[in-house]
Amino acid sequence: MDISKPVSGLSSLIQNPNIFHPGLSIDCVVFGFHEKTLKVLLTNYKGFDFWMLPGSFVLNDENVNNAAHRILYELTGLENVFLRQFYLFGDANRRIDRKNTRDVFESLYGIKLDDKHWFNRRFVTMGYYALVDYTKVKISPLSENERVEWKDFDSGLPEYADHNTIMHKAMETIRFQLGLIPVGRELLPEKFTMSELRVLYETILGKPLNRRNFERKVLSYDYIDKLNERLKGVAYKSPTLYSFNLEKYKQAEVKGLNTEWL
Amino acid sequence: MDISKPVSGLSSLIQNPNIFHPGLSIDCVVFGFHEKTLKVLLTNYKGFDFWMLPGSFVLNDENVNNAAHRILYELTGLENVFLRQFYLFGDANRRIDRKNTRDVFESLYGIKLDDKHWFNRRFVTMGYYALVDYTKVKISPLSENERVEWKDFDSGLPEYADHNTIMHKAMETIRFQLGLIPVGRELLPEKFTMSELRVLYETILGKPLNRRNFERKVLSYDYIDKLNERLKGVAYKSPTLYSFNLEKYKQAEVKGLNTEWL
DNA sequence: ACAAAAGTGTTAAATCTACACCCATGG
DNA sequence: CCATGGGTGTAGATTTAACACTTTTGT
Repeated sequence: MDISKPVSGLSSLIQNPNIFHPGLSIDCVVFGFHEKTLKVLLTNYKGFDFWMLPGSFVLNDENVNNAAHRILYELTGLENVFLRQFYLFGDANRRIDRKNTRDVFESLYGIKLDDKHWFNRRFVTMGYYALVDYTKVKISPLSENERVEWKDFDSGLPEYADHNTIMHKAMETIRFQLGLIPVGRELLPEKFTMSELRVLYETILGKPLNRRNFERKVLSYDYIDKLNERLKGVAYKSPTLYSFNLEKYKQAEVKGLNTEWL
Repeated sequence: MDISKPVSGLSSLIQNPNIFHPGLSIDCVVFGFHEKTLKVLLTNYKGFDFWMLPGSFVLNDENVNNAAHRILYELTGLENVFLRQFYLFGDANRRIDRKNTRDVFESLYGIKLDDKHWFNRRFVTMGYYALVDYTKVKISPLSENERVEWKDFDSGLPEYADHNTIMHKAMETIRFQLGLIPVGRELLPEKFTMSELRVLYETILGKPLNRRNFERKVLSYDYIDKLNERLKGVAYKSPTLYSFNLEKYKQAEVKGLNTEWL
């Protein structure tokens, strides 16, 4: 990636808004999985108590998908992240959260935002969801005035504009596409146990799955390797570790994964 | 719908471009099914030989999804069409097809389009696909300078900008989601035969399906009613007609349709 | 009577479901 | 030696897949 420093922070926007696409923004729902819970990366402004989805505007000469990757990279240090468009939020009256943004501008930058400011124009926003390996993320805020944190998905959370709606729509999409995306490969570390994989699916589906049958089914797809290695330090029988076999996964993907409807 | 007359034609754009969103357009891939073939609605300008996907710009005070419905309505007279976003085409250099558009403008409107014209700015386009009942469509062009026709999906077709890519991506999406969307209900007329339904699936999947097993599976979902009626005038045993039962379909939808992965 | 496609039954194989039971580990 | 999950087998029910045979219709 050809990015040296963040261009998405507020300061950059204030200085030269005209380098950005005039009516399109991006919001990312970054999912992680840690200690049996789904996490989401959220940001907020120092001194304020509302949380937001990490997002940004799109540069005039920037491909929209690249913009999303750029944000992800600036935010987590990760490249080649599993990142998908899921919905364009295009309400006629959708825009930056007026009240919150005005407060932040005044407080942090000493700038008064009147209603005709570039910032207050209509923006449609492209929603992206990302699946990342929690253990590999190195959080770094997009600007000196922001914080970034992992938050539990189940806790209400973002109160900025329509970000809560966006986040839940992302979740809905993932649940919907569960048979078609490599959730496990993207959200778990290289090596993982069958239980971890199963709990991940249980969490996303919101229902318990039969341990025995889950294992059988998942292994039948034949793109997961059983390793000659076990997890140590647990207070019971140490479980076998598994890992995704990319080669085999690609083959299965071509054959249609779970698309085998008829 | 609160629309009286088309606002998407070129003339409207030329007169007052500033009522539109400055960098977002919409392109629709409208699918129909007729005589065992998948059809797509395409438009072209009188006197020119390239075809395009029907599309439009989004009004400043218009929800993006509504804009898509508006186009569909203006084009086909249909409301409440099954219409879904499928991809945002966001290349940095994506815009109106310069050459073709310039020619059309000069020839039909006597206007010279220089490179700095509003029209030549960067536009990202939201791709929508629609599934419509071929027999219900009443084609009406968006402007007096356009023609609209049903074209076979398999024939190369649109040669305007990236419209061919868009069309094929739409198809890919439908194939991908085949187990999750009511293709049959949307693309077939009220009453249809089992063969029609099967051929539809075969067409989309591009492979033959076992007649007996297809019927059994489809009926097992239990949202299709067998009617006391047969198709007449065929040169062989007249087939039973079926129709979708919306009530039952909704129930099945809630239960998860084909999402029953684990 | 024939061709063409509809309508239906059957059987073997594959998969799903729901348990049950033993195993290994740290405390 | 116990509690806690891991690992594996199995029997019965259900679903799939592949055929085959019969029926109906217009020509």
